[in-house]
Amino acid sequence: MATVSMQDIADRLGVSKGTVSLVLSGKAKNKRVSRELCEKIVRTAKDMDYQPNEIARSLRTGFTKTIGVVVTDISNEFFGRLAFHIQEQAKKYGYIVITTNTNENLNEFDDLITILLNKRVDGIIFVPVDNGQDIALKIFNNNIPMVQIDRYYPGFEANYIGVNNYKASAEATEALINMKCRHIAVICYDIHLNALTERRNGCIDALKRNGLYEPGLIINVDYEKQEEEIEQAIVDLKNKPFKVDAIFFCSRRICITGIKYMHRTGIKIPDDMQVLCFDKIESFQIANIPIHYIEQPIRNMGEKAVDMLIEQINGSEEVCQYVFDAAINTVKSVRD
Amino acid sequence: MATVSMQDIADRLGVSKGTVSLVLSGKAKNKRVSRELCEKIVRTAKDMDYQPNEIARSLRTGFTKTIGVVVTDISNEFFGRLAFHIQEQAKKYGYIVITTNTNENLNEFDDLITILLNKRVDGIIFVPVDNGQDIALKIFNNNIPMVQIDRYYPGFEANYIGVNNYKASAEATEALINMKCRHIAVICYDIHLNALTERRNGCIDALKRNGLYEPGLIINVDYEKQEEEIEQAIVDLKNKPFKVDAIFFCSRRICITGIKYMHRTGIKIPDDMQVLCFDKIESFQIANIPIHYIEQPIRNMGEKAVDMLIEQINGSEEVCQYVFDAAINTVKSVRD
DNA sequence: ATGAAAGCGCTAACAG
DNA sequence: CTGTTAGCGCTTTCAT
Repeated sequence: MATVSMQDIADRLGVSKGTVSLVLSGKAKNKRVSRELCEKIVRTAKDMDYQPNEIARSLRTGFTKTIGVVVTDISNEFFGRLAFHIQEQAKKYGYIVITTNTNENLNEFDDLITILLNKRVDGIIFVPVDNGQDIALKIFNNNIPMVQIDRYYPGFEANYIGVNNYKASAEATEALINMKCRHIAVICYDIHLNALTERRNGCIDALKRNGLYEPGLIINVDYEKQEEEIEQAIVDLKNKPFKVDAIFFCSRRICITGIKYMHRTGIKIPDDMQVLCFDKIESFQIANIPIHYIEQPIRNMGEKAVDMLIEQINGSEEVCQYVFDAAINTVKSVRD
Repeated sequence: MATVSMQDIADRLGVSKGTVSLVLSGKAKNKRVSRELCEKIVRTAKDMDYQPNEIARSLRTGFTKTIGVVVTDISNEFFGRLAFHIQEQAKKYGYIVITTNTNENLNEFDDLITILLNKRVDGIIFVPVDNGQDIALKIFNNNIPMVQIDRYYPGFEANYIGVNNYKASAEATEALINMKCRHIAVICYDIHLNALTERRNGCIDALKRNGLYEPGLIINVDYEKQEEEIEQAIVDLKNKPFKVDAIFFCSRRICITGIKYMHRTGIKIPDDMQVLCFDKIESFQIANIPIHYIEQPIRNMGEKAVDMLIEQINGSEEVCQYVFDAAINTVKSVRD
């Protein structure tokens, strides 16, 4: 079952492998190869079950038809859906995707980018990691097209796909205020990248505009120690001398953990506190409680990121920042 | 910013690229290259910011240090977690992962396997698609190591990692019966692969043993049309002339959709009907209802699949089928 | 219309 | 100890 090469089929037919290549890669339509030889080559290739060696082709052409995707954690529903749509869209263009996870870790980010670069991917779509600007610069220095997704490095001249975090957060906060919430808490990751800071600030500014801002209710947790820190935060909020009316969880994982501890500490949703989550969770559908959430157009984001990247791979030079609007929704409990 | 090759650094130092290769790939420790030349080469490589071209290396060595992973749908929490653990484990061995989705579609499965084979991946971990045995055979014919995960093709001599679906389903059903459930329904995909048939049969056999089997309560839905068919199933179950005590949802997606429609049709969980789900859902934690679920050791499965694959890549010939036990659990509502 | 040959960047014999 | 050389399988230019 030795793998058959173009040379093998050329030998069998007594022609040169150059001709075989021409025919098999579809470049013979310039009528430069006779119709019958064409057919004979194609038939023989099929007979011998020829499978092109993409590695050799890549070495020769300089293109791998592969894109690298670097997310935080593919098992996270948000990134899983994003990766799915990126993969499906890439498929349409004939590209394949190498997916990797940083776990928000700078060293992993560095390693992964180096590996992808050495594998000579044609482009990279990545979720920036805090303080990783120099690493992203390596991609730029290698002249590899890239698009930042979900977050961006300020002052870094590169493509970006994201949502209007600030606006969505501010509007959702206003909505809570309209529902008579007066003491609103925020739980967010201690990450200094726009996606998170904008969510935090959108909320804070809305609170300030309404004279409701209380610094003590803005809580930042460490990504690595989120479980314990969120638990602590929930307990603290419950024990405030005043009633906290709502909590804004800045990401889906924070929200799931947060709600879990709200249940454990006996906080009733929504009677004791309301919940606002940045990101829709598929199984909100099964939760029997009303939850307000901000929904990002994940599919559009993923597809657009690929479109943008492919354009650059095909030579486009223009850098663009594409910001989608997020939607504000509420899942109702069956009691309503 | 032209990319620098071994030749470039050889030229700069006036040595041959063969020596450079020897040093840079760490094979100079046989003391065959002088200590000082070694250091000079390493230093120069760093100075010139040399990055090895893995494509060229792959062409020459025949190894790509890449494994292909074919799942149903990466945005599905189960496969997302599985892919995550596969990727993290592969990372430990220095392998990178190309992830792709079949969406349970045979043609897509075929295309993806062909692409992975042409990309010369060193091994493939895949979730079998119904009727895709001939496609899996292609991998075998190319002498590429593989491991089937989650499901297997009967009679196909290949590695397999999965869980004891039959046993877990039977035991969970017995547990429902012990809770006085008398009319138990099953909603499952109409897929003829072990993972699904075993779940269905485990439940059916447990019911038979207890004289509770009713064929009319075993419902199979089409993957493509699951949304509508599950809705219909829930309505039908509600309208049975007797009270259905529990529903066994054979997969997480079916369960989420099912519970959604239970809410919509006003079925109270657990008072009207109990719910048993094959697979744990992260956000069961936020659902304020008691749900019984079967939890697969996803991390162990993913890691073991990689271990097994790497062993084969490294020359092992033995085929093995590794079956984990799944755990049976219950999330309680805060009311309990 | 087809063949011959160079070369992508690397590794691995084999020389010296 | 280090250099030379021959490919890996493919594309592509240049001859014929």
